[in-house]
Amino acid sequence: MQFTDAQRTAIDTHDDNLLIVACAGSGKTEVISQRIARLIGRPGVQPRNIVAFTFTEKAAGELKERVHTRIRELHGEVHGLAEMYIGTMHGYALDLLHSHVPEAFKYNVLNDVQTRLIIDKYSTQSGLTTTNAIVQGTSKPLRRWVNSKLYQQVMSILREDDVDLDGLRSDVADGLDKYMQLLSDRAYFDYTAILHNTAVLLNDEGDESVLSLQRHVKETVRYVVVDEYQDTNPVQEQLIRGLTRHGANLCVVGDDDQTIYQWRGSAVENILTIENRYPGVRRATLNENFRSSPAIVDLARRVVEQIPPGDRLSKAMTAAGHQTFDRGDLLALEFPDTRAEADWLVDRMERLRGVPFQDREGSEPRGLDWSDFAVLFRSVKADAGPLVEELRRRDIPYVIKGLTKLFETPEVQAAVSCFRFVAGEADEQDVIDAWVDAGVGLTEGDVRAGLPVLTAAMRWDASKPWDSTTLQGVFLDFLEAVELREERVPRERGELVYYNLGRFSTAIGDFERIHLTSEPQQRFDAFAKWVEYQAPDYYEESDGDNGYAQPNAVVIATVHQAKGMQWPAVFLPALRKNTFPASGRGGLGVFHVVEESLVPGAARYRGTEADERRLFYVAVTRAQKYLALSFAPTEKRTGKKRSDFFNEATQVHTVLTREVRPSSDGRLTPTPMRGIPEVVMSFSDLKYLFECPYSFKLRLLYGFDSPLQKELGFGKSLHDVMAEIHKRAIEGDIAAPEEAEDLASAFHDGPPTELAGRFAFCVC
DNA sequence: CTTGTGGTTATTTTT
DNA sequence: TAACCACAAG
Repeated sequence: MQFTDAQRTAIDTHDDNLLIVACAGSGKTEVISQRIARLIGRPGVQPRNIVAFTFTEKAAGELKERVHTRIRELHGEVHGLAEMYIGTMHGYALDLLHSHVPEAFKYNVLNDVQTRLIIDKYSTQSGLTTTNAIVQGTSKPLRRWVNSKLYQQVMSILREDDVDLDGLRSDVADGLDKYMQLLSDRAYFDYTAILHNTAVLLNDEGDESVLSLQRHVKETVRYVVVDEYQDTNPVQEQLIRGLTRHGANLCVVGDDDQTIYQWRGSAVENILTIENRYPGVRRATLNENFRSSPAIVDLARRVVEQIPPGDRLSKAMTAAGHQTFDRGDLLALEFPDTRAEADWLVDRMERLRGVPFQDREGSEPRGLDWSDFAVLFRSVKADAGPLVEELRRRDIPYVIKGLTKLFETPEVQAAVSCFRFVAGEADEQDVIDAWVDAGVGLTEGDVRAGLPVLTAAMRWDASKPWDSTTLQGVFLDFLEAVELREERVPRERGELVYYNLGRFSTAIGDFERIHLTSEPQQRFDAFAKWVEYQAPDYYEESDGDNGYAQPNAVVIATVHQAKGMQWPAVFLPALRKNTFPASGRGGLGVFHVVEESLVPGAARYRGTEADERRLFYVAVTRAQKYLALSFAPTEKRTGKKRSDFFNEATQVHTVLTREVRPSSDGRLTPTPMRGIPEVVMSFSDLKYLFECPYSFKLRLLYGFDSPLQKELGFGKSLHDVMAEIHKRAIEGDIAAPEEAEDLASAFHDGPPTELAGRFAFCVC
């Protein structure tokens, strides 16, 4: 493989700290992989000495795959490869806590939804209702259910950002204390706590567990690699600092121009100032873009060069790939209305279909097909409507995420009706109608067969333990009793219906994990309310690309979702003022709770003009050859004007304002590019797959959750017993078999289960 | 060019 | 419910 000088420098710099500035399409993943593979070849370097971070599990899977391939090419089989960490910071931090802080073993991790449920369930203890928002000088307390999302954001910012905590109003400071206390009392980590606790332990002086953790880091971590460094926020930076403070080498990779998650707290400053904060940082700038044609590279450069130079790292992206520019590739068009715009988009796709395209230098040209076209929106929810309608009308395949709402689908409505029935808010006929109308292949007779399951749930046996009747169990028993089958669902909707019901099952699980401690009657009532008022906001989209299928279909996505991807032809419609760049939003915000002056660089949470520009830059650089920008006014008063970005583009001479139709000579048969889908599976995923392929499908592809008794009743006791034994073992106190019974009962409400006792005995 | 008023609209998403 | 846009008036 041929490398540019900059790539070589990046790959071969091992002893100095390193900043790799990687322009769009510059072969970043390859460079990181090559560098890691070479580190492995250095004398004395073991796989476990290397820690590499990515932001998503998906990115981690891709990087891991590539790194392993390169290592095999360079060194053949290498021992202990599994000990090299390539994954998210959250995953790494959680591992550290689990292996060095005995207490942490019994902690459960809350997802976003569960965190909000906790905040609402314990609205006073969490500090939600004792915290005030200051609106136009008057102070009012935050409200249960209404403001929990806002409160959660505040709690995250306070722990993830460099907030001046001493300057906080007393109600906010108390809120933070209460919230952290609540989490530790109930043995929960929210996502922030995982990072925050780890960062604190890595950087502080302290007790035995701190020392053990720091010793481990000092002895094993020698090379730290951080991908997408421009998207790190202050705690993540603290964590990186903690891992490298004992002399480990740091390599960060990123592109300040592609910072698009600032509303999550990512701070461009991290990458802009890294050379001042770490010693002897060498810089390698990968300017060569191998992805796009010269005209696209030039347009992208113009877009991003409008950002003041002080806010950017200097770089000059150049086109180095094999894509050529032909007049008419770049367009900026106006339409009288959004329907005409959608109509043209689809016309253009039909015209481009079959046009010869070369994926790589020297490869055989193929005809473009549907999956080579991507339409990127600032907001799919707001603007993709007309296009979807048009594609559907012409029967063209497309994939889209985030358009239809999960709780508005008929099958989920039907599922909801079951729980409204149990809570006494609906009658038998409502349930029957809901399921029959949902069109999932059930007759009135089928649904009637399921009703006994629901009536049994209403008359729950008070002598039984509270966790013997679960929402999840009722739901799955009901589906069983009505004999719903994927293949019985008409019009090939089976997969989608199951996917949606699976998402609903996930929602039940989220709710029940938090509310299992409530009496069933109460739990059912609360669930019915939650499903009606809260849940629809939590679980927005329904039909999504679940990552396992790669159909030949037009991609409709937000610019955010498109990061890291590329297509031969990209369309950027709806370039209106107030849409892209987006205008700010009203309502109560975090800065009504936390005074803005306490948060350095607070503006980034709001989103600035420069942030929108970077987002537009990301959008433009997704295109390999064809790029069409378009504008059409909407009915709304704020949707009449053109976006500044659109206007700027029309000034560029390579961008035509009238379409040049692609020549119809030399067309090829449309052939989609064949890709190998990246499937990232954990060990437990594989276990399910081997045990029962269909249960694997239900669980992993559709998200069906298992009833909870095992996990939270008996299973949890076992888990806690093990945690205790593990903790004692670390302290040098090996538990004796006689203690088994005591251990088992100590962690189980009520009498010790025979099995738990026997299990504890075995372990001891 | 600044200020006042009324009408309108509320992104993006990962762990 | 709060804030911002567009337009009109000063």
